[in-house]
Formats: sequence, C-alpha cells, structure tokens
Amino acid sequence: MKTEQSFEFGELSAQDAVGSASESSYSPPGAVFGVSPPESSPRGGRNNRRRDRPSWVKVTYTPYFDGHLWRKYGQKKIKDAEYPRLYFRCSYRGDRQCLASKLLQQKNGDDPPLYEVTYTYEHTCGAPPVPFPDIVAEPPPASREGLVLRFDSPGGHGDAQMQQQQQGQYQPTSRSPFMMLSFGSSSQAHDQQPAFHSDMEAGSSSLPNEGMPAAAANGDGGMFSTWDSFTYDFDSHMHFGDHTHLPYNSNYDYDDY
DNA sequence: AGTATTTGACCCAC
DNA sequence: GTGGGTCAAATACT
Repeated sequence: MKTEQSFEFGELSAQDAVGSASESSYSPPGAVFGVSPPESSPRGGRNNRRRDRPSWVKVTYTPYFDGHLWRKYGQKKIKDAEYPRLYFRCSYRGDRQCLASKLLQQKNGDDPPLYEVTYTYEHTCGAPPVPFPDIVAEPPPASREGLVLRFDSPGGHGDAQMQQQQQGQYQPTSRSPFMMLSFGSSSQAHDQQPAFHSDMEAGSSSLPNEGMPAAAANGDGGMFSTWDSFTYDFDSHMHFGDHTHLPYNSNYDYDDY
C-alpha cells in the first residue's frame, strides 16, 4: 500500500473554500450535470445565462493536471481577488464543439499555491484522458535543501502537448516541457515535512467524473492531497511517474473520436 | 509556418 | 454602472 497509491493527484474537494463561488456555482457532489448544453451563440446566449450553466468547483494544488487538454483564452484581474483569474477552454472546442471550460483562481500565495478551479460544462469531446507527467525526483547534489521534481511527459506522441504550463505573474514566459517544484526545507513550518495541511477536509469529491483515471477523488477519508502524497514518499526515495497504470494509449483510439 | 499564449477591448450579466 | 467572461489581434514559441 504505497507505490500504488503514491500517484495521488487527487484534488481537494471544495467546501467552505468555495466561499467566493457562492451557492450558484457550486453543485453538490454526486450531482449529474446535463451534458450537451444548448448550443446557442457562445456569447449572446439569452437563454444561456451564466447562472444557468452547469458548473462545479474544485480546490486543488494541481489545477493544470486534471486529465484534459485546455487552452487558455483569457486572463483577468478580479476586483476582490488577489490573483488574476485564468480562463481555459477545452482544446477540442473547435473540433468537437466541446464547451467544457474552466476558470482558475489562485487562492493564496503558499508555497504550493492553492487554486480554486471552476469547471463549466462536461466534456463532450470524448477525448481520452491526458496522461500525467512523469515525476522523477532528482535529489540535489549535496543537501536536501531543494528537492527538485521533474514533471516529464511520457515522451509519447499522442500526448498532444503539455500546454498547461504556468504563466502567472511569477513564471517567466518559458515553455519548458517540464515543471519544477522545489521544496525549501528552510521554509518548512513543521519539523521535517513540508506537510501542506490545508484547513479544508478531504471530504467528498465534487467532480462527476472528470479526468482522473482512478484514485484521486474518492472521499473515503483516505484521500490525500497531491502534496501530502509527495510528502509521504519523501522518506524513501519518491518515485512517481508510473503512468503505465494510466488508461492511456493502450485502449483509446484518438481516431475514433 | 503553424499553433498557443498574451493582452486589451468588447459585450453581457448582474 | 460595474465587474466579469470572451473575443481576437498581436506576439511568442516550436
């Protein structure tokens, strides 16, 4: 019970953290959304008001890896928000008229920043889940002062492109194929683990069946956040990237869609 | 050259 | 009227 579960890119469920999203935009877990929304004009949809759109909220540390391919189409500074809001839509929107979109809102400036992701509409593109990047731990030469994690894409082909890279106001506009995370031991709040314990609880998932191939959302009390998972493996040697488990490129036919 | 991202403007919902 | 969501031209990158 470890390596198998170690690849927990689970999202935290939204609870009180959904505060800003207010009642209108949050659908309770287990709710089934009416896919195939009215295909009226994307913009001036009188019969397609924002409030009527099915949407649900997730709070996660890894908003970019949710198993789908997104294309950013906007960014905006929100009045009361400290961080800008990022707008993404399904990459297959043009091809498959997939109206799925998501909205990213960074919630804090913690080391691993916490994001609130609001998804709107289910994916109708039928695209296979995007494989998660390979995560390889690269112990620093001398000290463990900055463990570097390398998110590498499984060098396949069908993985499209990892276009979900950071861009915020911090990251330089580089499109490196992998993302790096560093854990500075000096900034740890606890004795030895970076332990990112959020105030929210790992409750039920609010996501119908988004991206996550397995694990992830299973509010069974045994759900850890991504970072918790990292933490628990730090002791030994930490190795993720077991994407052989992912239902990718083995049973899915891109051409079939 | 093609494609994704950035960014300001536009338009709509509230 | 204001704030927020989307468009689209310009730009950046592969």
